[in-house]
Amino acid sequence: MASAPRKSKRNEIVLCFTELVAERGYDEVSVRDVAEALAISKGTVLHHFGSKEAILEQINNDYMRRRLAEARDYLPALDDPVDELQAFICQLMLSQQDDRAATVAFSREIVRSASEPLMAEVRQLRDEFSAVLVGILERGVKSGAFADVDPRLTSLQIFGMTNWAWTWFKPGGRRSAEEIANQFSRTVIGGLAPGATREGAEAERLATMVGAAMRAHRPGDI
Amino acid sequence: MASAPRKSKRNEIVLCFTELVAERGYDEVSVRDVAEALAISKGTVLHHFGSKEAILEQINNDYMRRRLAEARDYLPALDDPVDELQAFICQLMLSQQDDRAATVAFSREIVRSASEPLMAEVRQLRDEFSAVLVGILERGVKSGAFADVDPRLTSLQIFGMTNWAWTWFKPGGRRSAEEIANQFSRTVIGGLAPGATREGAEAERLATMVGAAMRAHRPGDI
DNA sequence: ATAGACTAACCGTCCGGACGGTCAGTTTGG
DNA sequence: CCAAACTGACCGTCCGGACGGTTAGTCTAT
Repeated sequence: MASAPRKSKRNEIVLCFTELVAERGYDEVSVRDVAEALAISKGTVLHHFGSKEAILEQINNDYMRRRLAEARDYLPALDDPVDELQAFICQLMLSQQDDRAATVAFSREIVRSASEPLMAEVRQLRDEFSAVLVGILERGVKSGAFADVDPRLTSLQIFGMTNWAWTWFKPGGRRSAEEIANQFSRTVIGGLAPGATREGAEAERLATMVGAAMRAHRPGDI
Repeated sequence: MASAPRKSKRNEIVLCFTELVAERGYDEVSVRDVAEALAISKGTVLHHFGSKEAILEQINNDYMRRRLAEARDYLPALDDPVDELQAFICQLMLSQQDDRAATVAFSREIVRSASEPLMAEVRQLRDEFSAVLVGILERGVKSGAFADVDPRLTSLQIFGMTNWAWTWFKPGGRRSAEEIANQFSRTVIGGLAPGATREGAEAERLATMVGAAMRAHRPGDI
């Protein structure tokens, strides 16, 4: 046959591995599985990448590069931090829908990219992408569009609510990614609006109550 | 010696396995690792639990039972949905700090409890706990304390921002869990306050821009 | 009181199987 | 003709689990 390989074999391997990792997780996918799914030999897969981990590295690098490229496409056309934030949240949710496999694979194996020495480039890209959101928040705080919150902590809050979506979001379900993004944006943007904060004393009282409840049910007590 | 075994061996196994799974993940921890850490034999571990998966099930069940017991402790003393919500967010963050190992183990292996047939009880407990938050939000919406949002979707937003914290929160770091909970609460409660929503047309314009940027960087294009 | 019966905890060994990775050799395309 | 692509057999390792045997403690019948 040898008919036109529309994509390079290397790329086919990445795409296939991405889907399998998204389904089952890195540890539950063997190099053999990838080879069988593509009807090639295990040796071929290891020929293109030196190791199993190198394929995951490629997945993560590709994923972060796409997100960064997208952000650099749409952000320059915006100037209002509020618009920028809404677009950013929209991007995060759309990737859950339109780049599903890579998003799930990246999210569920995020701890591997956070520690493995081989994954230094991914960490660098993650830092850059994270800095985009922090930058939006910083400018919003400075301009007075947002309340005086900690931009770094708020960015973790926003990444959290969207990244966690890999555990429950189903593309093609009742709600589209765009609808979810709009609901999330509404809450976040409303919450960042300058305005009254609740009293600290009330927060402390509640925290004390919750802390007491937790001390009553320690792990290990059975 | 044979001096008083303060905790049953079964419980020791659960606690040890919890810590190892929190550190490395379920697949990267072997029954042998647990046995060696406790200086007992592998056979003993398998004698107490029938299988490796059964230990994870115990971890997950214990974890969810603690969270439910806590919520049922502190909630009856509150009546304002805003207070309840703040306390709930505080509980979620405090568990990241004070029940760290179990929280991390539970979060990082959540997909396993979501699908495995053996984990039906965990799913049941999860649904109950989730219903607690949805209930708070529903009552808040009904009473007018919160804007007319979808309680289910909002609960996923809140669980997301706190559950994701397992990937970045470090107990003993610059910020305590309570401080983080307060910041998160401020944003969420402010965002749920009844008030003006942004125009839908603006949201649609932004989504279109982001969508275009995403289409320009498809996965597989390299 | 105590011999014998019974039980639960525990140990050490073994096994089939799957894993990631290596390599010598073959095929193929330019 | 040669480099790159590819193959399939193979290695050493480790895993979850099964199993038979040992010990220590408790119960029971006389």
